[in-house]
Amino acid sequence: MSLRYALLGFLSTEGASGYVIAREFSESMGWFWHASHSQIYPELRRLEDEGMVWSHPPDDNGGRTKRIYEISDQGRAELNAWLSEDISYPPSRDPERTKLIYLDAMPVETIRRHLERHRSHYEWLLDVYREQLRQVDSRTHPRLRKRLAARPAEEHELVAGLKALALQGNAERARREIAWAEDAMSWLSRFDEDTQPKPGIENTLEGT
Amino acid sequence: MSLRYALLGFLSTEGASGYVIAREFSESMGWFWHASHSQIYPELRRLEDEGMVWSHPPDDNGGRTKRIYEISDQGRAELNAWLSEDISYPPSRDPERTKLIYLDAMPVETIRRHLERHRSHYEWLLDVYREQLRQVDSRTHPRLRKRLAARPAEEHELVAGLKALALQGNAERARREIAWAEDAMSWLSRFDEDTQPKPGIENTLEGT
DNA sequence: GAACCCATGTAAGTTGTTACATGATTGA
DNA sequence: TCAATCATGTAACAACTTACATGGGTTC
Repeated sequence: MSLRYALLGFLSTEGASGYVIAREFSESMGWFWHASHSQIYPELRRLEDEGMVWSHPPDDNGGRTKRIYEISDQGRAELNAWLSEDISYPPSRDPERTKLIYLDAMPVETIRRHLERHRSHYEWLLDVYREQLRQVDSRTHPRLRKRLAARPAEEHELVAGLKALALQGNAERARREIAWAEDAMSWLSRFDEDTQPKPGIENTLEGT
Repeated sequence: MSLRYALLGFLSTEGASGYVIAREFSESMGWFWHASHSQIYPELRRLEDEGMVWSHPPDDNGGRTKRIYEISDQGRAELNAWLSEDISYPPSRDPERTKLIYLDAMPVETIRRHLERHRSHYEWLLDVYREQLRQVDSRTHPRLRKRLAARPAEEHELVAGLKALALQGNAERARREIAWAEDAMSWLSRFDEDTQPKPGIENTLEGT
């Protein structure tokens, strides 16, 4: 039930075609909610049937297929109702951690490979979030600019601040995962065959 | 396609009934992969059809309905194949962050309520992880004990260490989220109506 | 004998993925 | 004119949720 709200939220900034939404929702990690076009197009039509959005051909030309969706008053009310509700935290389903705990039967090299990949995945993610954050801080972020344009100047700090907050949270998550993977790899090195086990060294990762 | 591997991994420690697995997979956050019994029972039967597991009635009594599933050699091979594969990071779908960025049109009190809930959710989660970690460190964690029992003593440090690592990662994530929510709330206080805006104070959350 | 946990199942519906399919527009 | 991108759609399937359904065993 979150896709519809992600769509209404997106459209609350500015009207857009399904294609544009799909593009942003697919730039995998640049956004907070991923969805593919095959999910978006039907959902937009459902929202239109329910009166939450309405659509029109684009101004510029008589494009045959393209449709721009705009949020309606009813859609805004629906969005606000959702925003007021407490969110329900989805149950955790973590393929990385799940795999890690069963890796204990595999060679140390395999475990290290997974940790390396973990680190590089989050390094890439961190770059994405940092770039987005830079664009938010410098007010060059395209969708943020559009959102600010529709709001009075005294609200700009709040609007941009919340967006920055969300991105900072994600960036910090990514940094944590990188640090975690690095700690894990350094701990793992005591199990290398070519290295002597060093019985005097405490396991720095134990304890709370 | 991860449920089957979560099941094979679980059974690689010790045989278990669908009920027991369902119970552990539902203790929402104590585990790394959530699933409900209505998903688990059919999947176990599918795994049995494919020869990945086999089942028998429990030793103790002639319990009519209960069945214990055990992993087969083929199941272990399948699990190991999955463990060797690189994991594919699922696209992010984050209802908390999604909601946050659209909360900019709501009263500051509503935003704060969400952040408070965010903090208390992760505080609860942190408690869960800390307790699990305590049980792992003291080797009283029931399922870890069973896993260690089937392995030679020289592997115990690795087996327990990986489990601890996974839990530490989750605990650190939870701590980050708590700290993030607290920073966010203190930043948010500058938008309180009853408080004077303090133009001299820099926004500590801005910048990379 | 009522309440509660053990134990397993099915059915209907929603959500999300992957693949197939089509056609217009733009720029090299 | 070829390739890339714009633009929208459907179909089949896989994954997951919620609700309904049943019955045995234990304990108060």
